[in-house]
Amino acid sequence: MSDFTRTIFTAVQTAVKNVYDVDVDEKMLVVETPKDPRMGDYSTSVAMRLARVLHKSPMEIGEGMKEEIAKQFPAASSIEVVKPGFINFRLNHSSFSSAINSIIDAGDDYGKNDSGKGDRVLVEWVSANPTGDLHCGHARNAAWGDAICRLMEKSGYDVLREYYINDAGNQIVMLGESLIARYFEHFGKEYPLPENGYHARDIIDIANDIAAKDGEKWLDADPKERLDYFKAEGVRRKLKAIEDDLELYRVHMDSWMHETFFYENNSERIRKVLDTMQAKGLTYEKDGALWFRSTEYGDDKDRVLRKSDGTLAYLTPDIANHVYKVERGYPHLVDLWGADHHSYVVRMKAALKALGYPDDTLSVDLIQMVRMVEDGKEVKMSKRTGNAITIRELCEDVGVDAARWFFVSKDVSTQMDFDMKLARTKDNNNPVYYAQYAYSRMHSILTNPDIPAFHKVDSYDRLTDEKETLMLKMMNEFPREVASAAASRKPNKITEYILTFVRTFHSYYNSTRVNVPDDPELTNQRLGLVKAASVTLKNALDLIGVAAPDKM
RNA sequence: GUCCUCGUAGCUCAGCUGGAUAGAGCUCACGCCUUCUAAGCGUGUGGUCAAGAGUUCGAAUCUCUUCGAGGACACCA
Repeated sequence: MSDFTRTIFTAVQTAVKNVYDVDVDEKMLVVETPKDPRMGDYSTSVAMRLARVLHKSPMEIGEGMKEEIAKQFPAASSIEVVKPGFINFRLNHSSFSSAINSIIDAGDDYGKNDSGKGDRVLVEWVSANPTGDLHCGHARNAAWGDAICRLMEKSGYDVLREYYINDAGNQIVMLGESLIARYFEHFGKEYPLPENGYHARDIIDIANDIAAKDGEKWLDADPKERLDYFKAEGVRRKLKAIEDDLELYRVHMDSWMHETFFYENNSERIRKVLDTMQAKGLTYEKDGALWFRSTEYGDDKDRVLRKSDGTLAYLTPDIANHVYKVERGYPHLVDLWGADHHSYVVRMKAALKALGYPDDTLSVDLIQMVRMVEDGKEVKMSKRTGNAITIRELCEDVGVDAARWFFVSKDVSTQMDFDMKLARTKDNNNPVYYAQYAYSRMHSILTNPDIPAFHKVDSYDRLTDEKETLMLKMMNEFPREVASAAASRKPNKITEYILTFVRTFHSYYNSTRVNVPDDPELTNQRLGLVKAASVTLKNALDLIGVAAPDKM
């Protein structure tokens, strides 16, 4: 048994039923760990919540069912009803230490839970246009989304990681034109660089590369054929670069979905969407364009699906894209978009709703801006100037571990400053190193030749120190912590968890010696604690894609 | 103007969907290495939860108003 909140929940639930004949659910009955450990190991506020229903004082309600709870939960060493109406539970220390063996046995699987119940979820994120390098904003998006996927996988969801490539629109024409201009430039010829084109270094590099490979053959080629070639070549190379950068960043996509895919076979999938919408009376023609009555689904204005020049608005193939996700067997979709796409959320949700999909089909998390800061002043980033800080530069500068930790530790709903200098430091100012150092210390104890090797035992009853108990409690709660972070899609809960856990360990390390030569039994039990702690910490770090180094 | 996301210690942020005396880290001051890694630990200083009102046993958390920051309001993608 490792999940005490669960057993306390059911014990109290049946006690309430038996004594007061009231059914309580997770909303009424919350089991939590008090901030102040003196209050107890666990507590619940259910008596206060029941006060209104039962027309009795919380204290009276609590006292009234105290005995029944004790009957339902014999493992409790004490149950108290206190002040405003909290019911506090205390457990024997041995209850917590019994988890050590199962944590060690579970190994990399520790933390797994089935809260996702096998639900199939398709997460689409990063999805930057293949017209430039990934920069710091994408890095925040990438780290956060990947952590969400890892959390959901650990929680029993069936996750597909997908990247949607906008390779059909005007910006790809710009990419092609920009490459052609640079290609001409390579040979000392004139070709107008479009005003809204891409000016960055990587475009010049690709153009030079094409020139080296193909020679001058495109200078006099058919313009249409030439543009098609440079478009395709540009997208292919930029995507390869993006994929490489993501791998470096420890992000791996299962699926790359091209916007052009929806234009194949004479836009079959898109037409199906448009036909369905038309059949439902959700569209109308005006000024030569085809409109979607999105205002009927909460949007503040209707949206164009097909422009008056006959081409499709960006929205239209993207609706087909989302429909296709569901058709592939993913009833739950998660998208991570930049905050500048916020008006787009209503639009997409309106479209899905109009097509008859349930409200909870699509969840969108918006990623707020990130400012790179050094010595208190902003380091500007811009795709156009070529001075952008790319994800690769960031990884080489501060390291993948620090970059991922920093981005994941702050909620994406708030704008953040990324302190480059702090991320670079290798001391206690930097939380990443603080956490990794704890793992190294654990590993070092466990592999020290002067300390006897650990062997599993039936009971760890000598682990009675306050910090030992605290660590054991936290380890017990880890799977629940993972489930909660996955459900709320907030990986920053995991960095918080890691920091409090690791703080306790560092403190323990300084106050208590694991190796007590005179007392092999105690030494072995403490080694068990450290072993289980290292398993838990490694798995926690892995959830956010940060390495657990043996040595530092 | 309308709509989003926010406003918590000097700084960076938590606050578990309404609970106990609002928490960490950094900074600053003073201590701790003959013993498993001092990339560490311990002690102390610091608050009108932006402001005001409301909802109730109880509000940093929910509602409204005001102020402030950033973003979005295309037949662009």
